Amino acid sequence: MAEHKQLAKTYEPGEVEDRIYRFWLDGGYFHAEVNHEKKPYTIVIPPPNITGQLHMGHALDNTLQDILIRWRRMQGYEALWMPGTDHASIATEAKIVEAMAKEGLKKEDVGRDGFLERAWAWKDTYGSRIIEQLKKMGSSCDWERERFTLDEGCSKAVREVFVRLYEKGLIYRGERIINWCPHCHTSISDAEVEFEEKDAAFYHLRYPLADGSGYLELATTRPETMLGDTAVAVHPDDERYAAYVGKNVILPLMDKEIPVVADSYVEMDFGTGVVKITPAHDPNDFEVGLRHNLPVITVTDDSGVMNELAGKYQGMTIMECRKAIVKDLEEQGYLVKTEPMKHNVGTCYRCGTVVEPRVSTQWFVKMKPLAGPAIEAVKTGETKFVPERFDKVYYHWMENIRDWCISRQLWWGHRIPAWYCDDCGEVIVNREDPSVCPKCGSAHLHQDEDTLDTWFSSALWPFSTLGWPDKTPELEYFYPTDTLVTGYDIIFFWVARMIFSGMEQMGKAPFHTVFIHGLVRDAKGRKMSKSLGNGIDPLEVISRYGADALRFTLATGNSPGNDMRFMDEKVEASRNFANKLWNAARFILMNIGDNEVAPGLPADLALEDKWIVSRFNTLAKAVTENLEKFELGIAVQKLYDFIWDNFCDWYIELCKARLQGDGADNARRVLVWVMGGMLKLLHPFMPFITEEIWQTLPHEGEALMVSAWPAYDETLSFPAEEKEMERLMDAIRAIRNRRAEMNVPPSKKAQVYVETGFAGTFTSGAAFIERLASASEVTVGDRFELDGAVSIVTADATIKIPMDELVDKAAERARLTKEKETVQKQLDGVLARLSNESFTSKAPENVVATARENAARLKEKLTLLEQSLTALG
RNA sequence: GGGAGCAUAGCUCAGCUGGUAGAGCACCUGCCUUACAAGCAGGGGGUCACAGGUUCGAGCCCUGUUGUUCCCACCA
Repeated sequence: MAEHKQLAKTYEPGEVEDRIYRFWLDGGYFHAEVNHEKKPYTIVIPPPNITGQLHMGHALDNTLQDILIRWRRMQGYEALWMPGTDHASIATEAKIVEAMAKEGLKKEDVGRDGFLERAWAWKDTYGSRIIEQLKKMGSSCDWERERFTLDEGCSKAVREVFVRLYEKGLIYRGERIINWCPHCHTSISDAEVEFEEKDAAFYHLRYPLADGSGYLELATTRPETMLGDTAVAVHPDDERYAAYVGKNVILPLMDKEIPVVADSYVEMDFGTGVVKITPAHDPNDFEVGLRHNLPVITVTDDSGVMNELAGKYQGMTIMECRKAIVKDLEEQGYLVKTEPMKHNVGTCYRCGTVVEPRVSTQWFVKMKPLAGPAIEAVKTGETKFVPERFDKVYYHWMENIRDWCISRQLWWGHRIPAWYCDDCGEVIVNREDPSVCPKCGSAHLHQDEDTLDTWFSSALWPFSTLGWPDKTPELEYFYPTDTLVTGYDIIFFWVARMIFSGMEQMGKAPFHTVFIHGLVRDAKGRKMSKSLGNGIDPLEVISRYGADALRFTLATGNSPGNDMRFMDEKVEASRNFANKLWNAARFILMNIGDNEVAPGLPADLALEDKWIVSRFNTLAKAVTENLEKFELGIAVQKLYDFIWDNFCDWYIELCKARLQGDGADNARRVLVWVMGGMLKLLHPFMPFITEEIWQTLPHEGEALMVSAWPAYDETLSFPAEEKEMERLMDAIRAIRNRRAEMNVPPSKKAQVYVETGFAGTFTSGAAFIERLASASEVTVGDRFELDGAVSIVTADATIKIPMDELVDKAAERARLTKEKETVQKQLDGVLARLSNESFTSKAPENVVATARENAARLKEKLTLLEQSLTALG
């Protein structure tokens, strides 16, 4: 006989959560193994940055993942949630540089090795912080398998992929124009540039023709780049300028001649139709330069300062130089006018600094050949986006993709596995570090200084974490993974790159479903950001309301792909719900007392038992279906309604009388059974409190989290009893309503007479009406002649309550008349539809049948109302 | 310049394949009814942005309009 402990009056999450989490860990329930008896279900975590602190985005993302993984685990899958962290090269390096600056040190002062030492120390200190925070959320990751993008295995995978792609000619090194962040001192990829619309000036300049025959007027937003101009371009079809093509103009301030070229890139009707060409500092100009063999003159250095080619402007920042140049041009008569305009400026997604397009030698991944299969993977449905609309975004990006600049001028990251021979210049890319040049035999080799884009390693995450490039049993069993859960903001950075990497290396897309969620915004709908200071700390929310309340809040009202607002009131509502459940458990526990409760349902179920069991059965089916469709928000809403309304407000109340008498044993069994089922369905959403309650109540098995998910059971469906119970509930609600309208306090009990064709139902349900509708006694019959009674009409009964002193005949007549009108209106509506022949012939049968039923019910109700009016005299 | 989302009760949002509008909070009225005042019972409140169309029937589908948010894009 189990001794059940007493539960505190309110749920105290702080006391429960750590204990329960440790219990799960000790039980090893999070661990997944290759198990051919079971089907695998796999999720790889979007690895948080080691510099990261848990924010609401993580909280949402991991709540959704945990819901899915816990649900599938209970369904009997071998559920693996693969955890880990990302080295986040650029973000981490920036933090360390920042920390070093406080000591008055620069990267160069400590050298590459010294810097990496610091970086690893940083990783050791902070890398575990975010993991601990994920645990606070209740995340059921397989921590025994935790990985890091820069660990040995991932590094091996990175090197293998690099070498393979290089050998296939899909990775190349070349001098191209790339995005340069002058603050981070590194190249960044196109995806890492964010465009911001800024107010800018449009400077109209005139460049004199070298032959003295006049000048060409052109417009630019970046006058300082003119120092690197190597041509002026016009459209080949532009008659205005046709005569000038092939001539030279004089570059003002620089006093040198540059040619006028014709290129169709120029828009004739924008600006003056003349464009200055600066191949070193503009991507389009770079292309024009290639077509016309123009020299490339770089006039800035890697910090955004004008270099020696800038002449007298050397040493100025770009902005300083712009001012000086405009001033000089104006003084010398080359500035025609300045117009205000809106301009899109590229900024670094990490630090917000304005990105400078710059020509330099970098490593690239050739994207076209990789994009094809990646597009196919989604087209064929091998991978599906939820919601579907994101596939358009994905296609558009993939179809227009340009080569991916993967080299970074950073130290923290995977160093590019390329060596250069100092003697013959040979480039060596190899799986093993070379010691001599394979071409000339020289031992004078040096490795490329650069590291790889941090996303290069995250792109391999779904298979590198499972042991690739080795053929591990895990890889064989768990790959491809099932669901990837992430925000729409990193589809390009990560999702797309995982897909083409998976297709290329594994021949299979890395996951079946990409479940996309939106952003968590603040109460005013603004994006949470450090600069705004409007971020809400999930850990703080957890300490105030509990992890379950936070999770429930994030799951509720979350529809795939849509943003949501985070408000305290919502968490409060979730906390209240947890408390409601807690108290329902207390009630059950209290009523169990020292009694033994046999497991399972009793053979003879009462009407109310069949009602709740049948409803629960439907609920289990619905929730499962919603989860299968990733409609977590809908699933959670149904659970809320069932638990609060059906179970707490109705079933518990319906049980109370029985718990005092003969039926107590059965009632206890049903209560425990339904509660157990609810706990299971709710567990993925609110793991802590459900486990805690489950452990306290009579149960079979070790832990709720590894118990079996409730399945729909045909034998537990009782539609007739559900309907019967609803009749009684209707009557109870109607009586309560009338009493409330008449301000009758619950303490004043009244005689209740029920006229009905369902005498059996109302006779056996009399006790419910007494208890829940403040009746002193319930009499059931065909017809009662009562003077001065209040009449209450439901679809199935007329209820009369003699309350002489309270009955205002005139008011009663008015009320009944009004209700009659309302019912008549409804009836007219239904009859109108039914008399429409195209409705009865074209609408589906069940719809017509329902309409007929409604009509009958309303007619019946109308009759009853008329009778009541007559009886009133 | 393309593309997408959103517009439903005072507020925040659900509404799954079209069948006569829902929740939470807020508000109003009663209740300490022996699980819960973080509660119980009852109530008020919506021309589902606007205009057309398809349909027996539209919040849901189609077209257009307005407002709003976002993504992509090399007009200097």
